[in-house]
Amino acid sequence: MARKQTAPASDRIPPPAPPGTRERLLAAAAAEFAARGFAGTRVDRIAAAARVNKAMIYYHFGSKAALYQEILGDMFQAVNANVRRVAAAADPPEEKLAQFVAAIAREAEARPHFPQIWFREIAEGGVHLGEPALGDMAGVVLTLGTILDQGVRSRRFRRTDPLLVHATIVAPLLLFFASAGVRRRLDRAGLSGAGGITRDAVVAHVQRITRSLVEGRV
Amino acid sequence: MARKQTAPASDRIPPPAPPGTRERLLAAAAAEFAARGFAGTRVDRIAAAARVNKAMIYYHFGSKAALYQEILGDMFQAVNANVRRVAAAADPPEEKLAQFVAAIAREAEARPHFPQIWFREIAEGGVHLGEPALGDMAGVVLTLGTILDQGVRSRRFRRTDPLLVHATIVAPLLLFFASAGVRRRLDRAGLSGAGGITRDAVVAHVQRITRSLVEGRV
DNA sequence: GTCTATAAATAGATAGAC
DNA sequence: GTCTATCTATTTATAGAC
Repeated sequence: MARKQTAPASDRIPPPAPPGTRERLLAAAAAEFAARGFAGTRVDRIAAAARVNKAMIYYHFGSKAALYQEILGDMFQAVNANVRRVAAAADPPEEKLAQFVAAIAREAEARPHFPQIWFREIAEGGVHLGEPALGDMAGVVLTLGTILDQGVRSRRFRRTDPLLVHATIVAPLLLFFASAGVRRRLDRAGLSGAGGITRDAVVAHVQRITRSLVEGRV
Repeated sequence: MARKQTAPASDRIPPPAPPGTRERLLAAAAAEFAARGFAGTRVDRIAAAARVNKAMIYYHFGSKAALYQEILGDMFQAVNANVRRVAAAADPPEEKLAQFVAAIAREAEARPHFPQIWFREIAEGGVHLGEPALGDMAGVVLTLGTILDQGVRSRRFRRTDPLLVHATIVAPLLLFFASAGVRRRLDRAGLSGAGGITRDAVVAHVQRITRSLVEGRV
């Protein structure tokens, strides 16, 4: 949990690009946790994938659980920070909404293991989510709420439930990014074309349904 | 994998309602697999929850993996069969589409652990999914495709990608049903009202966006 | 900071009596 | 069909040398 100091307290300059054992472990661990889940992940596999000695995990993070927490926290914090930036911009609400969708997609791609981990945490009831991560998750919905409010106040949007809009945006996007593996297998199982959907088509699709959802009387 | 015979071959009458060790195991296992995933599930916990001796799992199913397969297969087969029934009805396509949404929701409630397990399998890349389960998953999309086709042919729907429509329907629904635990925790983390959404509101919402998606020019 | 060797706990699975 | 006792492999984690 506690972040180890790599430089003496007297040195304010960030560590001069070390081999990055810690970073390599974080990246390898995210991939393993995403593909196999917390329980299914083996510490030895993380170490092997990072080409780092297993003991380093305990040196840097203390435990498998603490390592997982670190990854979870970073991910949800990044998403929250990104959508916050979108909402803070000086754009009309329609544009912010489209940017909100794009931000989720961008974050899912920047951290390719986020969608899977997110799905798993949902299934698990969020038992690994700490107070900060939970706050970040709530923050994303809250931020979407402010965008919707802006639209309602300026009489461009009808009043909608932020949680429903959130689900309409986030669930299909995450499903798309998390399901690359399954879609590839479905392609071979008789659903030709399942592997052929593009990221842009999905983002555009979600942007369209979102817009019609908040604008139309539907 | 192989289903055990509980009556001699000469007897065609189904077993006279035994205590149901097998059924108890299936129910307890579904709950455990949903909450903890395949790797996180402990065989001992399944046995304890079912109030059955652990050795019975191996007697009835052979292995933890085979037990999981059985549950997976049943779930996807049931969903597939249900949406097939919807598509085969003599309703107009608009009605079939609404019924398709309702069928997914109904199945998610009838087997309360289906949504979580489904999310986990997505995250896992479908590595536990056998040929039949994969076929059932593909079948659901294919069936949705026939409904959409019917609408297009009768000039009531515009042409849409079945996989996109499928994601728009299934992802928010499963998210809702799978996230009860997380929403309860979000409620306390500052997102008041997260726990208060009703099943009916979500189903109605998905039905509305689906309809506007296939009808409108959007 | 990094490594090897190993402790300590726990898991899935089976043997064999009843 | 059901149970107890146990085997074997695996897993997280640590001790201690370098």
